[in-house]
Amino acid sequence: MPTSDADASGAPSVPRAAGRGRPPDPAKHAAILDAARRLFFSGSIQALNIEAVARAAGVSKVTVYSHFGDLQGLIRAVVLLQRSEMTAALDDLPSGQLGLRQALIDLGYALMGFLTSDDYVALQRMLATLAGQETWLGTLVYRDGAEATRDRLATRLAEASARGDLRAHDSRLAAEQLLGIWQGIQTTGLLSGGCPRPDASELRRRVECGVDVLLRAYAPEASPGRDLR
Amino acid sequence: MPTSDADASGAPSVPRAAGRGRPPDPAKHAAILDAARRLFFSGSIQALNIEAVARAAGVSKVTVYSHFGDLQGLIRAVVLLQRSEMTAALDDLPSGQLGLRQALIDLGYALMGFLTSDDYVALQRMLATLAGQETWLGTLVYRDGAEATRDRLATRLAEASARGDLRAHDSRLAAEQLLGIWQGIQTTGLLSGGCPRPDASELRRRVECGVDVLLRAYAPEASPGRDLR
DNA sequence: TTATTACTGTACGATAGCGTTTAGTAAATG
DNA sequence: CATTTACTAAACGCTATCGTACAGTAATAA
Repeated sequence: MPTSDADASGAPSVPRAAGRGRPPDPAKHAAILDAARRLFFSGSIQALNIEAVARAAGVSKVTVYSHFGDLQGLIRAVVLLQRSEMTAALDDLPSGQLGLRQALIDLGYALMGFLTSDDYVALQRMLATLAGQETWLGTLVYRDGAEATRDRLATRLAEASARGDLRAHDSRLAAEQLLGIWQGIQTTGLLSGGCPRPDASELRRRVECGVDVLLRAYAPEASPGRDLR
Repeated sequence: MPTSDADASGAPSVPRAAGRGRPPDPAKHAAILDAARRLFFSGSIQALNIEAVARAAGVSKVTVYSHFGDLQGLIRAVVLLQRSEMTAALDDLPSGQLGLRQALIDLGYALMGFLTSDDYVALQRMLATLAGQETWLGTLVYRDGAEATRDRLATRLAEASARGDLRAHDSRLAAEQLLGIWQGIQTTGLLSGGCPRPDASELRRRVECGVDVLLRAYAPEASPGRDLR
């Protein structure tokens, strides 16, 4: 389902011989990336070493080097792959227009499901580990992850404001506040391993109550919205 | 200024000879911890190796081992030290009672200053890196970091509700929502190195607007609070 | 077929870091 | 004083991992 991203597949990483000899096997490339990702997920970045990756991918060590050049290159590729799937997931977020409240709830529920997924947590951990060297990776993921999501949400809030369903002067701020309300201290806890994954009912409560708070705070008139139980 | 914590100074780590021979030098112990922390801060956990620590602390390698037994032990000690300073900082949060709004703003400002500090970010990165092995460290920090802060904030919100200044049925939820509002996607960005430190005015805006959102959402009557600009 | 490139398997050199040992010095107690 | 413990400096063995080299096999284009 990820709209295959040129960056992630690694256009410059692939040997790219154009015409002459034996063509490089894209299956190997994918197998290496998958193995690398799995290895990283089950353990820290420590587990992500070339030999283990080659073994897990059923591929020679030399092939790994010829595809990704370097351990850094492999790590980069893994992060970029995760990023591409991440943005794909964010693009697939629901956008039904059956009432502002329900639309926000649907979106929040899908988003929180994603933010609390093992994949996302793993990516964040990876970035936290890599921050310091490879800064640009963090910037990249942040830009078209968190910021893009905020801005997309802001757009919807602005539309709602234009329709009169809401009175949010600064829609970007409001969007970020909603994102924060949904997350609370949950993502922090997940990242540090301090708390377990929330179950579906917990997520739903978080999302619905969050939407209600925002709607009430930015209600256009003397709050016509339902009472906050 | 941190109320020196027995856990962090490492009661079981120190050789503790009681009476007989040459007493262990607490200055060395502190120097090692400080060096380890500095090393970790300027770089990843990769930079935190015994030899570098010993060199930076002006101490023999063997001394490091005799104090902390192990690299794991040293890392643990660094995390626990950070944690003790962290909780100390959280304990020192303002608690003035000059009106709910101002009290919350003061608290939020202090808290956000802390959450966006290099120290806190470094600790979070460390935990994210360590999550997987050493789970209990993350749990520990999360418990008396984020959770404790949320619960303390919840208590104040509950008091305000009892006074009639607020109508928050679930004060813990409300507290977590406020924490989330304040943070937004800021801490995520800092952790992954995706965005720069916010300046004071940005922080203030974040905090004040956040408080206003919460107060308006949980206003007791037809919002007597000032308008949300 | 031949040239060219991809891939395998194994082996190698180099480095880095851990944790230990040894021999000796420093500081405290009895 | 003797004893005991803390500390230093240097060296050592060990393991893990990186990245490369080599010799051979597989696949494809000219």
